[in-house]
Amino acid sequence: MFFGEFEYRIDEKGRVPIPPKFRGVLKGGVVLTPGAEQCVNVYPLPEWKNIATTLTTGVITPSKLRRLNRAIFATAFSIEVDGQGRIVLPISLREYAGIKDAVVITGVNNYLELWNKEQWEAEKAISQEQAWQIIESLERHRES
Amino acid sequence: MFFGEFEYRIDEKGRVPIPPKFRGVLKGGVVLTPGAEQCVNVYPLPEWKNIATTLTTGVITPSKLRRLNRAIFATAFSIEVDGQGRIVLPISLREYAGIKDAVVITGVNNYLELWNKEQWEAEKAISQEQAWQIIESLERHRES
DNA sequence: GGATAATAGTGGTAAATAGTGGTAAATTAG
DNA sequence: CTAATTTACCACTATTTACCACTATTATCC
Repeated sequence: MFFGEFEYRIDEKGRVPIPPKFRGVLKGGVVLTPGAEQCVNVYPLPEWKNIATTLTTGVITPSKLRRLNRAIFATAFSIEVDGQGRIVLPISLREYAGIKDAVVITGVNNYLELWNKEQWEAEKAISQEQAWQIIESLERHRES
Repeated sequence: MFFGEFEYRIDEKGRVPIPPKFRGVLKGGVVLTPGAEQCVNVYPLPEWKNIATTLTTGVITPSKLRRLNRAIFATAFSIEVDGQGRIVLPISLREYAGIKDAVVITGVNNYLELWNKEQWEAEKAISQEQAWQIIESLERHRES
């Protein structure tokens, strides 16, 4: 299980460190995909395979399945971890996520997310705002 | 298992590189067929045999089987991989897929697809849109 | 708490490989 | 038999990969 928030700098070769806690699990390589809200998702290989199969099973029409397969498989990168515990972030994903210098890595249960730091701060603010609203509504519910 | 997106240039002899990751699996040769949405499908030889047999078994009438066989086998090419890890793309398939300069190779689970770059960009947009809708519908399903 | 050891973050270098182009031999066709 | 096309092989350069190194921080142990 992944959780926590870590900040690193990407170097001019596109290398990003994996937080030491997770290096053991991810030693065998990771799968990178473009994620929601312009971040990059990092999965352990088995986890990604699970997701891919669960998504593609149950889709009925062949043309939809074909396109779903394209969207899922073609946008994924298989990446190895180097001796220092870093991965090379492909240029296309760097551009997708707008990652140039400061990178934030966040644990999200069964995968990691890579963020441009500024975008992460913005996203975090939104998330916390929404969380407050949810909590408030729950409290109001209890009061009544 | 094939995935990822790779960009190359086809040379004036019609040679297209296989992404290095896949060269090991495809060393023994590949089968090329015209694919859906004006792309070229690339199968490892064993996978192709599987597909061919599953397609041709189960069809009832002999005339339909005959036509199916023609459609499948007449348009297929068995191609070797050269010492540099390239395949020669037959002219008919080049024309079918509109491949002239920039080629995109995509991994789609158990086979590869070759695309004219511009067409791939268009197709990718469509695929991702559809994928997004499917994933959303699945999530809504799970919530209820 | 302080000293020592381990590890993390970061940067750099050299070897290997990838992408690309070309040449010569072989095969096919006319 | 000759010419054209194709196939197999060779070669170069840019990029990437794997490895090494240094400093600062964190952890450990006395």
